[in-house]
Amino acid sequence: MYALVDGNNFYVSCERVFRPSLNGRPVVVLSNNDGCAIARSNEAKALGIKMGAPWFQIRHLEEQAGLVALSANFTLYGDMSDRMMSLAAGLGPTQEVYSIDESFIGLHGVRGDLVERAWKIRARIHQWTGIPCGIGIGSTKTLAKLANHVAKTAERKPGTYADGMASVCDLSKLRSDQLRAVLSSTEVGEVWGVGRQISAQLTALGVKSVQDFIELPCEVVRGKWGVVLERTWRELRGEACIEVADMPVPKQQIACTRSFGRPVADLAPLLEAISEFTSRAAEKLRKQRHLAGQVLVFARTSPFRDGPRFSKSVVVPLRRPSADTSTLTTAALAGVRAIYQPGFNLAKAGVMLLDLMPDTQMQGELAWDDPVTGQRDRAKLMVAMDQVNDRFGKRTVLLGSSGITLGADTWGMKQVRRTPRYTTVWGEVPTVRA
DNA sequence: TCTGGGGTCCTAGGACCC
DNA sequence: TCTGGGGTCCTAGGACCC
Repeated sequence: MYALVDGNNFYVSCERVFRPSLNGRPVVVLSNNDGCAIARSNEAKALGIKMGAPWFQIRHLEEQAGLVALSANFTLYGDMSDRMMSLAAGLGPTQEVYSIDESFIGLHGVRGDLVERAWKIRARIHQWTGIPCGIGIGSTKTLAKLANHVAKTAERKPGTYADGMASVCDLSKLRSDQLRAVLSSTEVGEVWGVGRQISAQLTALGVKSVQDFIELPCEVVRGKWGVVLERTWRELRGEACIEVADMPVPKQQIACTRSFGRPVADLAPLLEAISEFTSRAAEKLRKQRHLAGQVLVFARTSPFRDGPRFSKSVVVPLRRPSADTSTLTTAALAGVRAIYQPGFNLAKAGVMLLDLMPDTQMQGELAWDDPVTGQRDRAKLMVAMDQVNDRFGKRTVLLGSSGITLGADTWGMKQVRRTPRYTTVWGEVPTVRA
């Protein structure tokens, strides 16, 4: 048996914890550069605002409907997420943190009434963090995910499903006719693993509901869409195919990419941006205790704008795997110089670290010009740099090539509506007035 | 006239997730 | 004027091996 615990409208809920005046109002949280809506309160959803809606297309709702838009405050959301996850972990013996606002809980061996237990955990998360969440329970991960969807829909649109499924929903508790009713009134596109393409293809075949889908013959699913969808199909029928990944799996690639606050045409700001992105990526790499074998750099113009198009990337292999910021940056900057062409308004660029391997597997090498002691000193330098930056804040120590202004007047991010980092920066901790 | 069988590795592209 | 960022897995096809 599995559970999925999922924060409701997570980013918006995080903001509301510290600004209760936002309760009951339509609120959206915007992506980087205040580009588009990436989280919406129920009231914002009710206004018809779609996930990913560009801000300039919905900003008239600010005046017309009292919509509040906030810049993304990922520092806050990450910290709130940690708190929520550690409480959700109390639901069962294993936990897989699946995304910033969701975790799967393995319930094997848990005794007593699961639904009651889930309600308690939900209440505790709400009381201790202020985040409302939905909990879905099912005999497979896919069914738990579906149960979670039912729990949230039942809460938001009463009357969609039979009573008693709002907020906490255990599909395994239903009689077969009740389950059939739920699956028949849920669109197949809501299923975890069925995206836009497959959902359109299924609908074209007359397969609209989850119930329709699980009634398809296995060979048809396998033949037309492959093993991935077959797994989903089996899971929906109660056959567990996907386990809870209790241990976090190391990443196979690490990326840091950004859209620019304004178009970038010159090489200098581009170099600065890439240097900064590489530093960020290298920090993640060291946190994972891995080395990278290759660095990929890309830059491109906006796909939404007219004018000359540009999109290029290059993979720069390293002479030996490294997690050293300056080694990785040197490679990345060489890559940028190789692909850069003047005359384009670049909208976005990024760095990806590829060919990752544990730093314990580093192969020794004869290197007359680069003695092993030098390597060790560099590693110590990186440890020291990470410790200083952890303690005193990002970019306390940085590479000169990243620049000291964060590209404020060139490539830097636009974020005019960001709330304070209430829980992680002393100077921004909220003050309580009597 | 006739042209094997079985592998591996890599890459690009497409689908999905939040 | 203005459209996010970070990942995963699978498949097909080509190069190459014996």
